[in-house]
Amino acid sequence: MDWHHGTKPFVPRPETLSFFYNYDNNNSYPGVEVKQAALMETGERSVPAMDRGNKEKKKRLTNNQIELLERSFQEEIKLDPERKMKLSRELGLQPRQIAVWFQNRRTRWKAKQLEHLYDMLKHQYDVVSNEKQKLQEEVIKLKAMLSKQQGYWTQKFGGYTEISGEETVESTSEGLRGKSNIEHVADQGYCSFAVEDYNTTVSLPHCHWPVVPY
DNA sequence: GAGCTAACCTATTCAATCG
DNA sequence: CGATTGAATAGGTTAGCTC
Repeated sequence: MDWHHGTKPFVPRPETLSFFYNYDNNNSYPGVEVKQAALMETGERSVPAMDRGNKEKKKRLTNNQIELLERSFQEEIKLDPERKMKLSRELGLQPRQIAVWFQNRRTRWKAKQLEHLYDMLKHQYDVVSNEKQKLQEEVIKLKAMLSKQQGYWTQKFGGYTEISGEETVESTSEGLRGKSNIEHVADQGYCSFAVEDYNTTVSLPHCHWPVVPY
């Protein structure tokens, strides 16, 4: 999935930002309530501190921290470096923790959006499905009426009738045009949707219904 | 165009918390 | 105590920059 589509293009800062991704073992953020899962450089590769001898415990963020992060997330779903540093200072968390929180939050947000989208589409499907069911029942009724009428004309004029089935249906149920179109559309139409922007709430899927000639 | 880098993603792990 | 939640990690992708 292309999450960059429709969003502002990513513009990296000219200076290195690698420090965002490396925890400070010297604890340059005093008062930090969450233990840092420091990446400790070994001979081969970075190994998370928690996987090593000095069992760092994961700690949850405080309510205040989450509240501020949440407010910031509501303002803007993506995190620019300046905001990351500002939040880092305000909350006493490592910039990396801010980035991780935003990443996880976006994941949760996306899951929720998909859930809502599923509910909406299911609802729409149910509506169209019911409509189709009603129309099918009406078609059966009309067909019964038609054969009854045809029987009458056959009896009266001896086997020939000018009234075609189509004409009878058309003239018998004026309001049906629209409805039968719905049935038609239900078979041939399609909907498309796109999560265009992180900051836009997902609207109803945009439906491209085929134009049905009258 | 290749290589580097930073930011982002999904999938996963695992400690903390809940029922 | 098993299920759920969420902080953190791993590894992959994308896009801008430099040479």
